[in-house]
Amino acid sequence: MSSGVNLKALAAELKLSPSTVSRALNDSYEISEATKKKVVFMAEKLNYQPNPFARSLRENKSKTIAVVMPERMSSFFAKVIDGIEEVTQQHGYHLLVYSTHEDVEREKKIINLLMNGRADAIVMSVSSQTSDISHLARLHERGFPLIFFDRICPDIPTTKFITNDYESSYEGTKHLIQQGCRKIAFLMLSKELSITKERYRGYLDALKAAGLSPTASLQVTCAHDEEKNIEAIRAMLTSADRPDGLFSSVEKLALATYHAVKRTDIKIPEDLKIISFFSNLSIAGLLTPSLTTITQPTFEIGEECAKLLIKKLTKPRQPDLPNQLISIPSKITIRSSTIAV
Amino acid sequence: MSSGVNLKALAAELKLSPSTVSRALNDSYEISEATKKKVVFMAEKLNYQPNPFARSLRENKSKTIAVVMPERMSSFFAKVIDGIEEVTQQHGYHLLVYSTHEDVEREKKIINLLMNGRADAIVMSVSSQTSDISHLARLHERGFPLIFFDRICPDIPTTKFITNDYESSYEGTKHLIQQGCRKIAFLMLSKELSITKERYRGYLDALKAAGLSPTASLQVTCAHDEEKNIEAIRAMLTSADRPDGLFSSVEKLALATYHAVKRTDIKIPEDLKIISFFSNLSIAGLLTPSLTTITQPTFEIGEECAKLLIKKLTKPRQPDLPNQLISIPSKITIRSSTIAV
DNA sequence: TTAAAATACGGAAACGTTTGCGATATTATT
DNA sequence: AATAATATCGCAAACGTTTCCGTATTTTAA
Repeated sequence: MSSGVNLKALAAELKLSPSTVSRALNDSYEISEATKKKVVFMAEKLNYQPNPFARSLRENKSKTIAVVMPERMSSFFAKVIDGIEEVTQQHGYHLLVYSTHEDVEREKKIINLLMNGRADAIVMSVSSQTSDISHLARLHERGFPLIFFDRICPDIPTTKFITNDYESSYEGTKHLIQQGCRKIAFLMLSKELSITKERYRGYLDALKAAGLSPTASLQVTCAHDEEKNIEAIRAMLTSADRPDGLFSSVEKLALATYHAVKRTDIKIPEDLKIISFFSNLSIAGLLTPSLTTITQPTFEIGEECAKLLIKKLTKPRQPDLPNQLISIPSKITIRSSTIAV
Repeated sequence: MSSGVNLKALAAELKLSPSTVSRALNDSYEISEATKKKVVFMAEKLNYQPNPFARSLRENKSKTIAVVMPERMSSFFAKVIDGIEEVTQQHGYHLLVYSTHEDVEREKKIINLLMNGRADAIVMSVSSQTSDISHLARLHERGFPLIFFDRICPDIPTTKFITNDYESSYEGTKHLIQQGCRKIAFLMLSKELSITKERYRGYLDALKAAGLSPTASLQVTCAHDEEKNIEAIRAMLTSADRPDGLFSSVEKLALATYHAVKRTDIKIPEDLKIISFFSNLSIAGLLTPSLTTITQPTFEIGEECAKLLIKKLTKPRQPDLPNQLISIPSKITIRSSTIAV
């Protein structure tokens, strides 16, 4: 397979030993410049490609990083991976990408599969079903490099990259209130999720600061089935004490809300003002009316995850990933969906 | 690293030889049922995880498939990968995912990296810049399993999965004509792309069948810069002989068109009717007005690619991937953007 | 001039599997 | 009862690297 020529064949062609050729290609100080030239030249000529598995086996590292995320059809996760790829690729790393489809059982299977060392590190965002984190804790306890982003596990002492969920939610909710909203709904995926908790807390504190109190029936927990979500939101929007504002903690639920609104006679922003965490800027401006968004620093989150991992993996005696929470701020972009009329 | 326990340690614990343990775990007929039980039990107990690189080195296969595509932020490619993952995961395969970012130089680098056998096969969709296909031809000539989908290379004799680009474009254009359009614009990414050629051909033939002829200034070739695309489209839409219909050959250009239209006083569908190849159904219904789409069988394309590859990779003496073009039909969904008024 | 040090390279082990082959013990065949 | 066949297992090689160690040659130091 591959190109057919291996180190031994290359060495034979050069009338050198495999060890010398290996050292020459790895630019060892033990090899003279003259032979280095010859070896590199011949390697080029014969198109020698080192076998990655032999190397991984010997060096006990794979030059591979695994990315585990809840879904692929999301501009947020797509952009984060773009960011990760941008820096890892420059260092010769490859990306194994897995989607859990918000299913904790799949997540566990994937994590268990990755325990055999196929990847040198994992950067992940947990599924919305994940409450038992024993599989992740076990991984971390074994010293496996693990980084979280966005949907983190607070109890696992490693590095996590998030956006300023609390502050952005506080500001976003405050913005709704300033635009005249008094009954503000809150849409979330799962109450277990770190982002839900933080964003909910920001929302609640902003309400409290304005002397408002939340209405239980306006707090909607959604699931994975889009149609069900739309119906649940529609029911809430048309209930007895319908909201005049809505805070969506994730992008997909903002889209579901627009779908729900289309099934009613509710007018945005006249009857209902909407703000949402949202990464797909192109779409945000195209919705009718255009959507006021809290834009996460997606690409940068990916880049920072990767930079830290690369540092950890490439320097020789690097300490474990520190237990820290790194926050990169989001930016609120006000569009038509929250303009007071 | 990993779990620490390897085959030798497991064998020692069982007072057996590594070869016996290996055979037991691989369910060899040479091992008695009794010892198989014992071995499997102990492997479970010690949480033995076989080293994937030792195995790959020995067996000369990696249980890994590489997916190479032009961009990640696309519902089309995201869904295709979901389809691929769905079937490959069931067979224990892992997915290396690469984005070329529509850059042929990056594509070449990735392909060259993949020639060392890190992946057992490649399933890919070429970048819009790709005209010189020597890197792909070389790969295929070496017997490396290679499958194309969507944006294919017709000259490389392997299996390609596409949708019925010509027929769908013909029907889509015909639909515009039936709705009263007489001057229909065509938006494309690059004339080199297989999908562009086929879809353009369908568009032209539909025009001809209706006795219409294309207008050169209405054929817009777009690039990677979204803002430039929007401006180019806006200029075309507001030019002297502005179109009354528009056929977009890819999703992102339909979105760019909606952006462009927002900068004019053009009304959809009154002044301009729009149809587009489009995979993000949720968004299609949310645009204003909702967009008439040609929906590709994304998930199925991914599944079919993977099924064929799995067959090729798992059966022992399998022939090369046949040189065939497999087409899975798209579906046209008529929405408001093409409704005659 | 001689010992010590530096330079440049080769031999062989090691990483953790799988598997061809041989060895032994058990069972079946004639 | 003697032989052949079968069942069950161990030894060792092999996959393609990297690297520890040894060695021969040259250079430097005293």
